[in-house]
Amino acid sequence: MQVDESVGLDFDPVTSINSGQTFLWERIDGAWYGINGQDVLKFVAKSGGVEYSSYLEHGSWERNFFRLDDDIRRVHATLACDETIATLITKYPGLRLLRQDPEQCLFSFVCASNTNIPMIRRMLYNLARKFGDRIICDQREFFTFPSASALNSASLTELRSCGLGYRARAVKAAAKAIAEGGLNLQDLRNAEFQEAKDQVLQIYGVGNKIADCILLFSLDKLDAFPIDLWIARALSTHYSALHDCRIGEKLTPRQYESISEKMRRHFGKYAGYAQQYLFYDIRQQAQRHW
DNA sequence: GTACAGGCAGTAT
DNA sequence: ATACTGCCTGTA
Repeated sequence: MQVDESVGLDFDPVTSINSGQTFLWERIDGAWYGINGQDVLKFVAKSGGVEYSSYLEHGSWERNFFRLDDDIRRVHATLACDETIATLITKYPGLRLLRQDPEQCLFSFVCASNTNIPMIRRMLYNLARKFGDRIICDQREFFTFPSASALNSASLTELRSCGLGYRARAVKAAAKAIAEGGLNLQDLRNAEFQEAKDQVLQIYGVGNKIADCILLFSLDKLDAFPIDLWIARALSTHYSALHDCRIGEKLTPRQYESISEKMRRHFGKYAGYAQQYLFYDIRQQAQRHW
C-alpha cells in the first residue's frame, strides 16, 4: 500500500477507468477493483491522495496502468493547438489513456463489436468466471482474465454460453492465434504502428476499429485513432471540414483508413488522447452512465 | 412485435 | 472499390 501524490491533483483514476477503455472495474464499499490480466488492481481515495494496491504486484502498478510516466503537460500542450480539444482538456483534466493487459484488451474489444457496455461487461465477467482463476481479495471473490490457451481450449458452445453469440468464433480464432499461432502481443509494443496494426488485423474478427483500440489502449501506440459510431458523430460535429461523411453513417474500410489517417496527421503523435477526450465528452453529453 | 446497440466478414455488383 | 447482408443477445 502506498499513497502517490506526485502526479498532481488533476489526475482522476475514476474518470479514466470509466471512459470506455476498460470494462472489468467495479466499486465495492468505496474502493475500486479492476481485473487486468492475471492481476486484481485496487484503489481507494483517502484524504491526502489515492491509495493503490494490487493482488500480484508488490510495487506500484499505477504508473504503468494509468500511463503516469507520459509527459501529460506535453500531451496537453501539443493537443491544445486544436480549439476543440483545448476546451475538453480543461473540462476533463483528470482523463488519462490506460496501458492495459494486451490480451485482455484484445478479447474485450472483440466482444465489444456491435453491442453495448452492459453486454460487454456481462460477456467478459462470464468468461472470467468460467475460464479464469479464482482469487480471494479482501475476503471477496474475483476471477482473473482467462489466458489465450484457456479460451482456445473452450468449445464454441461453451463460449456462446457466456453470451458471446456470433463473437464466440472470433474469440476462439484470436485465442488460437495467440496460443498456437505464435502471435505475441507484448512484442508489438516495440513495433511500429503499421507493423503492429497489420499483425492484429490478421486475426479473424479484428477489423480497423478494434485493431486501433488494441494499439491505443494496450500497445503504446498513442497516435492510433479508433473511429466508432460515436467518434464519427463527434468528427461530423467538430471536424466536418476534415472529412465528408455524414452523422451516424457507417464507414467503409477505405473511408475509415482515410479519415483515421487524416486525424492522425492533424493531431500528431498524441492523436489517441484527442480521440479519448472526444469520446468521453460525447458520451457524457449523451448522458450515458456506465 | 420491432428497433437497436461502441463491427465484422462474406458475397455480389 | 463499394453496397448489401446476416449475425447473438438483451433491453426499451
